[in-house]
Amino acid sequence: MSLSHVLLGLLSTAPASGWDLKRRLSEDPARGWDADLSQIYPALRRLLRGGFVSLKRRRSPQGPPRREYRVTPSGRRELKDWLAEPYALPRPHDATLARLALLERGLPPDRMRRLQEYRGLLADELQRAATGTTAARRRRRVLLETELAWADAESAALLAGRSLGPAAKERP
Amino acid sequence: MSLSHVLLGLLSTAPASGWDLKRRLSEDPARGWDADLSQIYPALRRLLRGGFVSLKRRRSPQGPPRREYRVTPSGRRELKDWLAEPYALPRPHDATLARLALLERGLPPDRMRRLQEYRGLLADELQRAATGTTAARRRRRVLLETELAWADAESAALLAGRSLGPAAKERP
DNA sequence: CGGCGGTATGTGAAGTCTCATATACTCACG
DNA sequence: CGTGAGTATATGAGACTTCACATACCGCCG
Repeated sequence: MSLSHVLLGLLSTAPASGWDLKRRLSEDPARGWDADLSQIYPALRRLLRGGFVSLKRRRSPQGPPRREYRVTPSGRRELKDWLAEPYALPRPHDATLARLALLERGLPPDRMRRLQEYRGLLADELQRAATGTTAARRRRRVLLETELAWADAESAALLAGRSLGPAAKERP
Repeated sequence: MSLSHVLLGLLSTAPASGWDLKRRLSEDPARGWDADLSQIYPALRRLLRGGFVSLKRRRSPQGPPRREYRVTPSGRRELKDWLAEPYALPRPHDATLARLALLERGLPPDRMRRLQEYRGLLADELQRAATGTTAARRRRRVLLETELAWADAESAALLAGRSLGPAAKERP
């Protein structure tokens, strides 16, 4: 049920339409959640049915009429309860990482090529994440920087033709 | 369709039962994927129906008969194709992070308490991740270490009563 | 012998997610 | 005037995910 709560959290800042919410989620991966519009619309319906948000239609300068949702007192209560729940680390769910990990059984040239591809993704994402002063943004930046450094270290180890394990020794 | 491919990847190392696969996934979060048994069993059925794995029943020293799956040539081809697909960064999907981010609008004592709770999770996980010499494990370790450092920096900033933004200045 | 804990397989319901597809309104450009 | 781009809402299929529950086999301990 996280998506509904995340939407409630966004709405608690300012009323918004499904479209607005999607834009805000996609713009800032540091928020920790994203979803398709086709998930967001039914989720807003459920929130409406449950009385956690209210709806006001208003015509838009462009396109069809906007459906603007805002949090009700009941929604605010629900949000507060959700925020107070105990934390847990997320279940890993990253197809790219899974493939990268399986690749370790492949040949070095292949691994190098794929690692560089991944490094490119990280570099692009780091640039996108360059702005913003929230704690969550700072977290995202340092994580991307760390992963970039990791990719470089693994590349270097591949080039050197060794495994970069704790067993690796300085040559005497 | 990632779960099926991840299972194929695990099976390509050694034949295994659904139970085995679940254990291997849960033991190593650095693999980038985990799933419930109730997902794994139907996924194995689909792989079987598709001819990507074969099945051999064998009795187990304990418990009901094991159903051991192994990759077929067709499965190996499918795995290879999947591994060759282009990479992409995963869509953010972390309820804890989402709550942590929303918390930034709360009061400092509250934020400090929650941040410390999160820090505790990270520290535990880092300990669990301490072993292993694969690149994926090294990645996980440096990421956890970085996040731990981030949590400490944010805590310190909260204590100091300022925002730790780029606007923060050395005192004159 | 009876129950407990670990191994091992499953089902079902409800919600989530991805991907494809459809509709409709407005503005700008050619 | 037509067409494409951007805004905005929506539906459906199929797979994925979570959680609760059910079943069964084995050895061990009291």
